[in-house]
This record gives sequence, structure tokens and C-alpha cells, in this order.
Amino acid sequence: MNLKQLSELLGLSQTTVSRALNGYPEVNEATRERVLQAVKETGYRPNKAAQRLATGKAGSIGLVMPTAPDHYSDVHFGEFLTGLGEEAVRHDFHFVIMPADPNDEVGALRRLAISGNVDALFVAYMRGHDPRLPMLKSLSMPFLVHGRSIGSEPDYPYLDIDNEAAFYDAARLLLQLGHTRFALLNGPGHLDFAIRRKNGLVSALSERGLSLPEDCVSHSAMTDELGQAAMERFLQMPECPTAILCSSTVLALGAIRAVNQAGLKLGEDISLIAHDDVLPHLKPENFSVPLTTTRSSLRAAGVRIAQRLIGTVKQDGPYPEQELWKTELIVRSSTGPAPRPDQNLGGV
Amino acid sequence: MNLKQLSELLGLSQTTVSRALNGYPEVNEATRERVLQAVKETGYRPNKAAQRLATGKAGSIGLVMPTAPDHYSDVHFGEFLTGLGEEAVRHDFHFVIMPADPNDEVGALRRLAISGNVDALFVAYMRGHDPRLPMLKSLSMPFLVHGRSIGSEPDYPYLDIDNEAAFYDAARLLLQLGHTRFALLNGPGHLDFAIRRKNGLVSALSERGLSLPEDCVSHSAMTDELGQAAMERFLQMPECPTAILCSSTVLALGAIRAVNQAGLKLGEDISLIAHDDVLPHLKPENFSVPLTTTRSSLRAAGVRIAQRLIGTVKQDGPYPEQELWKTELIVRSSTGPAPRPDQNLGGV
DNA sequence: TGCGTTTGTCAAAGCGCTTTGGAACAGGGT
DNA sequence: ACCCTGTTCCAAAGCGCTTTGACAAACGCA
Repeated sequence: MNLKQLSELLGLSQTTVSRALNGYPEVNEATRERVLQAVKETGYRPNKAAQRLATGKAGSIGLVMPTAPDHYSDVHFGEFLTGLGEEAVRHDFHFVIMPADPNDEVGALRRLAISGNVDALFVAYMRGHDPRLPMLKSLSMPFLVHGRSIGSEPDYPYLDIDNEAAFYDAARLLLQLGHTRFALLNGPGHLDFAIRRKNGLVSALSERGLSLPEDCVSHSAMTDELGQAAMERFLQMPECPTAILCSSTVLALGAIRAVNQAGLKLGEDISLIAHDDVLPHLKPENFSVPLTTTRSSLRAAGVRIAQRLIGTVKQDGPYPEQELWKTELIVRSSTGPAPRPDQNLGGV
Repeated sequence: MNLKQLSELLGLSQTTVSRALNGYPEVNEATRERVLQAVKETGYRPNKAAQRLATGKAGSIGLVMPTAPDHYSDVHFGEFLTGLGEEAVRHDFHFVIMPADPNDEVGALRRLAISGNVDALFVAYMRGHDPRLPMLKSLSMPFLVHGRSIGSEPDYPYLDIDNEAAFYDAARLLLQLGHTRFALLNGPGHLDFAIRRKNGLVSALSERGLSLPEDCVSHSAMTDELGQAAMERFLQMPECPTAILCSSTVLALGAIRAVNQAGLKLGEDISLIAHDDVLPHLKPENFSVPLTTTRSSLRAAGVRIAQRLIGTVKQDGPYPEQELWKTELIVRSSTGPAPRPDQNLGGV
């Protein structure tokens, strides 16, 4: 069944049917109803290839999927994709992925762009001075990045959360509670969000004349196991930190296991604030000691990014070029006043 | 630059240029050279949408990407995707993914098929009686599955490895070495490969009149952490198993950590055989005690599947409908004779 | 010389949509 | 009666490719 057949069936012209289907105003509501009804009955679906040829829009957004273990083993990315997908389905858009060797992302991105299969590009996992940025700018194709790239001119469209403020605020809370010895359980050190979170923490500390020793910073992929390992190292330090900032609830999961195994009490001996991406299977309120968190939904970010990207392609913007979402600092029980200095923690 | 312009530039007809480009025989070699040269100079690229409309082929294969933590956190899937991608790039094919809620895979698959954006479908992570199979068969679209679905009529095109034989052979080797107490570190219990591997082990054991106690079987996602946890449980059993079969080198990584921490020697106190998917970052020969493995490259499977799928779409088959790859049993140092029965292992 | 066969090329007809530029018709005002 | 303004619809022209059917030119062979 194609447009021609359908229009003949209805005794209308292709033009009218097409317009009825695409919501143009110059068609009688009664006619439109009749068309819609016929579509339902016949199961007519417009041919995508023809639509694409006629409009010049593929109805798709491209992304390169790095196949390094670090990346795809990342629960966070899946959650984000879910959001993207939800919104895309709503608009009948689809995703084209290009699996790529992690040290040829730029090439993969270019191939994807010139392949002619996509209308817009999306990139994530931004790093400092990210080499993909100049490449994206040189392309004449809309794109949107999730996150930012520290060290690059911020003249590109992005959606990011205010990582620096998040960790700055979290640190301030802990400082107010009297903590002075901090540690940071961060994501991979080359990623932009990790850099900014660290900066946020450092600047809150320096306002109080404190600093963050390098051995109190752990950079790793965000799995609970690595969180546990890092926390174990922190706990073995002679001057064990009492305030922990954690880049993910997944890392926190492991870290807390380490705390428990050391016989320490979360929220008493150790205060911990984690960034919460709102992963559906890992709710901070369900931890045995509910977690104080900085919250921002990764899935919502995915939805919003899809929205903007699709909007750009359909030209029904204008969308703000750059969005910086604030996070919410939600206090639960994993934070408490710093233990009195004479209390012994180290020797467990 | 489009075909028309290019052909005018060359003083040829569109027909001839098109044929020259697509390797048709009825065009003079000299002419073809001239065309190819012009393409290089002008940077002409055929419009995908037009090609697609004219040929009816989208040049793409679709896959649904389940967004459950179990799935995308799986290193193995990434490795497989890499293989798929390698081959697809070679043929200028692309992937369309549909992120999907894990309990709506069937719906997602259908939506993908009728979207008109793909020529063929691919599915993986087969389970027993997999509900996607009847759905795929009802579609009139080529598809290929990686793995099989036990309990379903095997009348669909698949590529699988002989999981049963692999673990049967591995078990036989260990039996010959005198082992009698076995344990199985398996993948998620609902997945077909896990079922078959268990079957392979069980049938080797039953030939010797042995059985596999249920508490000697662990089913979990294949991460090293879970491997370690499971192995720790095995080691605490009163009659600790001496022969371990392991569904992935990733699980083995964790399991071996547990063995070491228990002060046991791999290849002496405990023999272990792991299935090796040939993950580039985890080579069994580089383990401190090199691993005895059943080997079959996941990436190669990806390449082959892409090959077959693309071939089917381009109709240059026929490819075998069903392929069952044998695995290789490669003996290294993690296997050895069973410790003498009077030796004490349990009390560590 | 004439006749059948390749060989190399072309004009034109799709593929199934969207969109432009009218046209037909109705109703309202003069 | 006329013109004017909307409303509702249509015929036809693309979009940029592939593919069909035909046609000269060149060739071998009698």
C-alpha cells in the first residue's frame, strides 16, 4: 500500500492525503478524519526512503559507540541511552550507531557524518580539550554534546549538569559539619565531569584553607568493585579521611561495603555524599543507611538531548544552545558531624 | 554534486556513470577509470536516500539494545559489536539500534522491523523458548540470531558455538585428570548458552556416574566481582570442589583472586577451565597462571554474522542457514591432576 | 558484401514521497 | 450581477538514484 493507492481508495489526491497525514492546516477536519481512518484500516505506512528523499531528512541521529571496556561496561551510559530512546521513539526517530575503536572516535564520527545516514550527531564522554569538538564544528551538521570539554572554547551546543557546583555544595555541607579530611572517589580522570567535580571540591576546601592531598583522590571506572578497592585504600591511610565525595552511587555501593567491613559506621565515623544519576536499580534512599546525594537524572538528560536534537532537525527550535542543569543536594543519613578528633579511626 | 552533474562533467550519461560506479560489466575499463578519477576529484558521494528509494535497500541492519543493567554492562557484548561493526563498515552498512526496556524486547523488535529503517534484524542473548523467535519468523524480514534457543524448533538461521561440546570436553579433561568434585561458574541462568554449558558438564559427569550438586552451580552476570564472590562460596563448602568450569575469563579473573586469597594454588589445589571469548584486554596466556580454556572468538562471530546478514540483504548468498562453531580446548597451566584425596583443602 | 553478435552508451521510466502553484467553489459585501 | 477572500483540493514537478529497452558502432564470419 502506497500513497497513490491510498489516495485512489479515498478518491482524494496524493497531495491532500499527504497533507492530512502531516498535519497541514489546509485540509478539512472531516477529510483528515477520513484519511486517518483509512490509514488505520489499511495499515498504510509511508515509505521512509521516499520521505527521506523528498524531505532531505533521514529522521535519525547518529552516535559513535566506543567499544573500549571502560565505556560500554558503563551502567550510566545505558541509562542515558534509555532516555534518548524514549524520546526518539515518540518522534519516530531512530539511532544509527557506529561501533568504533576508542582511539579512532574522530574518524568514526566523520565517517558517520558523511555516510549520509544521519541528520545530527550526538557525543558524550567529553574529555578536556576534546579532539572531537573541532571536527564536529567543521562538519555542517547539527550536533549536541552531553557534558562539556574543559579547555575548549565553550561555543558549541551542550547540555551538562553543574558538576562543579554540585561537588562544591556537597563539600560545603561536609565542611559545615566539621569535616576537614576529605577524599574523592571519582570517575576516570580524563573525563570532563570528573575534572570539574574535583575542582568543585578543591575550591570549597581552599576557601577554608584546606587542600586535597593527591592520595585522597581515586580515579577509576565507576563500578562498585573499584569503589570498594579505592575506599579500602583510603581507610588504611594513617590520617583516614572522614568525608567522602563519590561520583556515583555505584562507586558508593562498593565504598560502603568497605566501610562496613572495616567495622565503621556510615554517617558517624564516615560521612559520604554520592552523585546520584537516578539509576532505577540503585536508589540512594534504599541503602541500609540512606545516602546523601547530589541528584540529577541521567535519563532525563537523555530525553532532553533527544528533544533538542530532534527539534533542531525538524527546525522547530529555537532551543537554548547551552543548558547547565543544577543538581539537588538531598540530605539523608550518610552524612553527619565529623567525629571528634580524639576518636580513633585508623587502627581498625 | 549529484549524479547528473557528474555525468555532465564527464560527458557521459547518468546510466554509464552509475554502472561504472556499481561495478557493472558493460562499461569500458577506460571509461570506468575516468569516472573513478572524477569521483575522487569532485568528492562525489551518491545520495543514500535516493539509492535506497531506487533499490529498496536501506543498507542497514537493526538490533535492539536492551537497557537492563545485566546486558549493557556486559563486556562481551561490546566485543561482539566491534566485530559486527568492522564488517559493516567494510560494506558501507550501518546499524540502527532501538534501545528497549528489557521486558518489551518483542515490541521493540516489531517496531524496528516495521519502521522501514532496516533491511534485516539481528538478535542475541537468546533464552530458552525465546519469545522473539516466533515474532521474527512472522516478520517477512531476514534475520539472524547469535546463539540458539533451547526448547524452540531449530528452524531459524543462527550462528552459535557448540557450548555443550565445549564444556563436555573440558569436563572430560578434568575427569581424566582424576577430578571428581566439580563446580560451575556460569552466566545468567536463563540464557541459552548457560543452559547448554551446564548440560555439557552434566552429561560428561553422568557418564562417569557423577552428578553436579545444585550448590556447586553459580549463575550470575559475568563480572569478575561476581566470579570472586561465587568462588568464595565454593571454597567454603565442606567438600570443596577441585575442578571449576567457568563461562568467561572475566568470571575466572575474580574466581582466581578468590583462590589466591584462600592461599590455594591454581593448577594444583584447584583446576580451572574457562571459556575464552578472546577479549583483547584479557588474554588467558597472560594470567599469572596461564589459563586452560575453551576458545572461540566473539569478535569473529560478530564479523561472520555481519557478513551473512549483509550477504542476505545483497542477495549474494546463499549462506549456510545454521552454523555451529566448534571451540578449541587449549591446555595451559590452570589444570592439573586432582589433588590426592587425603590432602586437606577445606580448612583454609 | 551482408548478417548476426558483442560492446559501450544513452534516453527515459520508475521508486514513493513532498511541495509548489494554481483552480474550483462557497460565501459575503457592494 | 460583480469582485474578493477563504477554504479545500488537485496536477505536476521535483528529490537523486537504478534499471529497462534500444541503439549505434565495431567486430567476426561466411
